[in-house]
Amino acid sequence: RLRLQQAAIDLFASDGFETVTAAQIAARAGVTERTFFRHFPDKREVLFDGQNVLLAALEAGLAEAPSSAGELAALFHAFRSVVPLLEANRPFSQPRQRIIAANPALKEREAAKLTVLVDAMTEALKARAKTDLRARLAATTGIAAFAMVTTAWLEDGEPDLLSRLAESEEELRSLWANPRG
Amino acid sequence: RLRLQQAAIDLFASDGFETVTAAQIAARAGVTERTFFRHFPDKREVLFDGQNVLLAALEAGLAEAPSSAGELAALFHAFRSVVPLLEANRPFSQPRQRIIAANPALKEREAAKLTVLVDAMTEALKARAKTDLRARLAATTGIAAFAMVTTAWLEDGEPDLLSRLAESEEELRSLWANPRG
DNA sequence: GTCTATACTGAGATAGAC
DNA sequence: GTCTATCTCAGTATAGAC
Repeated sequence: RLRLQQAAIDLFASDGFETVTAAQIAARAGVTERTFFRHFPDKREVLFDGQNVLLAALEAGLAEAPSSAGELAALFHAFRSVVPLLEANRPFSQPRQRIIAANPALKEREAAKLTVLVDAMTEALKARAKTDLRARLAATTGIAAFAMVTTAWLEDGEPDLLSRLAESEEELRSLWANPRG
Repeated sequence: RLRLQQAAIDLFASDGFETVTAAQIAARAGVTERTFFRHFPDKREVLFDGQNVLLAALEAGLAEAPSSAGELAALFHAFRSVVPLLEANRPFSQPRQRIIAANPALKEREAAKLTVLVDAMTEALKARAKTDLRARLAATTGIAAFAMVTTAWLEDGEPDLLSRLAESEEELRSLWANPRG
């Protein structure tokens, strides 16, 4: 529930992830500890619910990319399609980012979520790619660039995510086309 | 300690990761539970000690790659240099692989360890690469290919890891050079 | 919603290496 | 004597079973 997520963000931001107990979060949200674990299978997951939404949005964005587009172009079409979602969540994502960066267990969960994204994009790209390896290669590099861009966008204050995405796509494409640099 | 690692592998393989307690592992190794946690900060880490050794070996292998080599060539030089290490650990790694594949928490830790590898290779490649983004791109794709190859090598029975690495390098290089496929 | 197992932490004590 | 490794004991919080 949203109240639980907001309560978790507030408490983690002020007191740190480890010291805050699930019971404290539940109390602040006006429910019992058991209810917390009914909504989220473990304490970390309360911070990563949005990643599941993002995954669904990326899959939808990828599906609507023109079939003529190559793997990278299709991926960046999907990335652009989720920009409004990311912008709407920015007030929520910025403190979340700081909390995650401060805790190894949370960084671990985030890495796992990224591999889930890569696996999903790999599956979706197999329809476009000639080989499965090629699909996975494109998904891996694309998601890596996407993660770098969105992380930087959350860290500094600049608002223009779309132009950053376009820059990274150009750079990535030129790198891919000119491996000797 | 080695006894703890071997005891953990044996117990996890027969009874599963979750059902086996840290106390059981410690008892089988002839020490107390508290000693287990002094050697390994958490129960999962007893299976991932080898990754730290691999990281050091990859860094050493990368450092001794000729300075004329490009990022990908240098990475694969490092990969080839750790083949003896991987082959020596294969009897240990194969049951380990099965245990990890069967447990989400362990897959999570493995994903985190892979990002540590990527970060380390990225840092080491910055000396060779023109831009930091390029270093990270090469490290991400190279480690992804390395992980795919070694995983497949552990799963089936075939012994020739070096030729598999060479194949993947060729395929990856051609993909990188021909982004339109 | 209640109860319980167990992962993990901290402090203090013992013993051996050097 | 100091340092390090180990054990004992007591405790908390997560997560799962009922």
